[in-house]
Amino acid sequence: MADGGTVEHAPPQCDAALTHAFELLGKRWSGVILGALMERPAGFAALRRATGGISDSVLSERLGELGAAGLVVREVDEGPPVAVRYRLAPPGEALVPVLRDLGDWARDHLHAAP
Amino acid sequence: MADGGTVEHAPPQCDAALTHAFELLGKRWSGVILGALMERPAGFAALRRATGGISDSVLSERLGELGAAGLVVREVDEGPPVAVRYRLAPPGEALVPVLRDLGDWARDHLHAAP
DNA sequence: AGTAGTTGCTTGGAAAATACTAGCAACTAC
DNA sequence: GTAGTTGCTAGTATTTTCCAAGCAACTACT
Repeated sequence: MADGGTVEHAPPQCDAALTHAFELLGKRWSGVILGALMERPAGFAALRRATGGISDSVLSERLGELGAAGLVVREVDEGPPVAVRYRLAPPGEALVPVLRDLGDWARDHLHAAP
Repeated sequence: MADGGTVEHAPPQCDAALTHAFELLGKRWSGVILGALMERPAGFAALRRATGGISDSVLSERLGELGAAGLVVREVDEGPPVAVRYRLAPPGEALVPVLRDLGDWARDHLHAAP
């Protein structure tokens, strides 16, 4: 090989961009929230139901982070009554094919624990 | 629409398979470990260096979970000295294109926080 | 021989993240 | 008026993760 077969490899590294992706998706519930919004926009309570186990404070925090990262937008209808909808922004939409592939992969390769 | 426009939609749900995927990848460091192993097999210490901030106990736990899920195999060379290598199993290999796409997506759509 | 470093982990306590639960304002429905 | 819902915030409890020490078995050096 190029290194003459004598040089120790540097340790492997996760690609910086992938690491960055997992800084977001590696947090509890982030991916599941995006997965729910992939289906259609939803309000806070609907997202709470969609996740099934998240606390309100963490849901609020995750939505804030996803918003700050540009993946999700928050749309407010002043009503009455006030109605808020969270929707995937274009960068979030761009992630949808990857999430679909991840779901397909999981269907084929992840099996329920015994 | 098919529902006559009068029926409330059920709340959106994340696909069950995708939820299952995030039960694994939504844990701190799991994705980054897989990303490092995508490059090449590695020992425990090399994975510790690859992640840059993980504790030994969590690394051990994550490798155990990834092994139990069938994504990673642990190969031991009794030596001396003992040498252990962690390597992607076929289901982990099958995830590589998805991880590559995720990295590509992050490169294009996730920008450093201000 | 003895010391130092590395690998591949385990362990217990501290810190951070998350869950739990109550609460609030503003609304609708009865 | 009462009860329920939405869309959150806030304080406390619990769980997860980090930190640091430790261990056995090895290699390398003095």
